[in-house]
Amino acid sequence: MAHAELQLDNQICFRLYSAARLVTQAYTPLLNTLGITYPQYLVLLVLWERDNQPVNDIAHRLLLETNTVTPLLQRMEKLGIVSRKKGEQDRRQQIVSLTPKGKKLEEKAYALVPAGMDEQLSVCPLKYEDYQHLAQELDMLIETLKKQ
Amino acid sequence: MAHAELQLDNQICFRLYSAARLVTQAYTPLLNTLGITYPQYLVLLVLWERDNQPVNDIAHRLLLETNTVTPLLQRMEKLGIVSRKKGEQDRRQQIVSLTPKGKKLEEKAYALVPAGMDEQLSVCPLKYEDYQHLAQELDMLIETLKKQ
DNA sequence: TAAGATTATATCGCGCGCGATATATTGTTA
DNA sequence: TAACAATATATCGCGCGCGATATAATCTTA
Repeated sequence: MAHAELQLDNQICFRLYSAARLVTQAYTPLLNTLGITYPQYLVLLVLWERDNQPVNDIAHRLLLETNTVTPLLQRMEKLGIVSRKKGEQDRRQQIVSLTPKGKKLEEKAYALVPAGMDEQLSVCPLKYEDYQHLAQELDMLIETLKKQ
Repeated sequence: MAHAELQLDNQICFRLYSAARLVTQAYTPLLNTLGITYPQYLVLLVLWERDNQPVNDIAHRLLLETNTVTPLLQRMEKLGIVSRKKGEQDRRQQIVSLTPKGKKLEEKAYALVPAGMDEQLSVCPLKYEDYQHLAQELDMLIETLKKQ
């Protein structure tokens, strides 16, 4: 028997890694009907809450580096769902805005995504309180490990 | 105010995505001293528990596709920590084995990784029971969403 | 046993994530 | 104000993940 600390079944990290991938996979067919990927969906969630944000604010909100977000936004610009223009007060910034197509996607997403996920998770034994509790625990982990 | 179902702060998926990335980032400096990546570490956890496994078994254990695992193993073979040879009873299989270097990494990992993670998580308010609970909830999500 | 189905692995293409580095703009300070 | 530091974004390289496809070996069944 090997070291218990090195057993896969004892690793919270492996559970997080697997659960995150499987949840992303569950979103994928729903987001495919919208023509976007999961990280692109996260960017849209940020922009639907507040339009016209610089790259830095979007990256900070998603706990991502700008060298991840910049190419992501470039692909979204090619898809016609966001536009980028230089900041007027600070010419270093790129202000990211929703196009009409990007705004329309919110209603489509609202109609499809939450219901589609609920359906896939309908057989999951976790109840509302369990998800609340899970969210709190994950928030503590995230707060502990995130930079600044 | 936008749809509550589409607010980033209400998404369990975003918490999972962020927590998984941040935990992987916490492992990275520790694994760098071993010369491996996080997914390579997961493969080693599987092989330290049982040596000489076909690609399929490793992929199944990690809930990954073989088209992810095969290139991962090829890189690990180049690093000299695993070797691959055709299965004798089934010539389609590739049996993956630890090299002496791969076996020695277990003791190094045992000495460095759990303690290094404990230290980084020492300021986290989650207690032993919380991690147990978190693990159970993640297992339910994983069981619900994984294939077969 | 020959033909088709199934299985195990590999290859290809693309979108992330992220470390390292570059460039342009702004802020600071002597 | 000139020089230097700090900041915002972009570019490059590489290792995943994964859908799609290819190839070889094994299994099944007529």
